[in-house]
Amino acid sequence: MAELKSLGGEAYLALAQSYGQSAFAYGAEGPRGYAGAGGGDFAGKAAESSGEQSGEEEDAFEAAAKGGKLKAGGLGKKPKEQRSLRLSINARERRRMHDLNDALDGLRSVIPYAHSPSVRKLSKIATLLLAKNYILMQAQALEEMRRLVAYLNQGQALGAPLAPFGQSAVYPFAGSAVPGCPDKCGAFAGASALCKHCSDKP
DNA sequence: TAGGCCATCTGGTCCT
DNA sequence: AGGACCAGATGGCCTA
Repeated sequence: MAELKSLGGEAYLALAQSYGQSAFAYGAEGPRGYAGAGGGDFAGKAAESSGEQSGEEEDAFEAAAKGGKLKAGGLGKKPKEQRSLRLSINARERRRMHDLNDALDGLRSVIPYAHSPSVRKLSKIATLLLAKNYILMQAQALEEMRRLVAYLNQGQALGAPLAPFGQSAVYPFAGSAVPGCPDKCGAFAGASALCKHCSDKP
């Protein structure tokens, strides 16, 4: 896992290959659930316990109550109310985690690595680290391209530039960080809309 | 069998 | 008060 933390395109490529045969072999990820180890099982379990209260969940509640994890009479509620409150909190948390996993699946689907049933699905941490490296690699490639285009435009010396390449309107990477934003969100296109600091500003 | 990864439950904290 | 977020604990499944 340590290798995932390294930066740069080469590192990314090596990594992507270690997770699949080809770094850029896109493929259709199966529907929901896990292609590899233990996958179907988790998905099945989730489906089983999501929504309504499962027997399993009730047992867990009983056990917790017995084990003293649930303070008897906490918040001054009747056990029955307390119980339904706990169950609704559990359901919310489950839903939240499912949403998080959906988002991770979405991220996996756009990371170039071999998506195939025969290849084990990226773990959560691997997905995040790989995505980070991929973004850095793309930014680097873009910067290189920009330099190349600028060079080519210079070569045209007396003629009018052919394209507005290299200008900030086209290249939002050109140090356009939003002033005062601790996240430096402006470094990436469209990030400020998602940036907590910037979107919070009136 | 140990280690990795995961889902779920739970209590605490913060925010609205 | 209720919801969102977080981290710790627990237990199951899979792989080396």
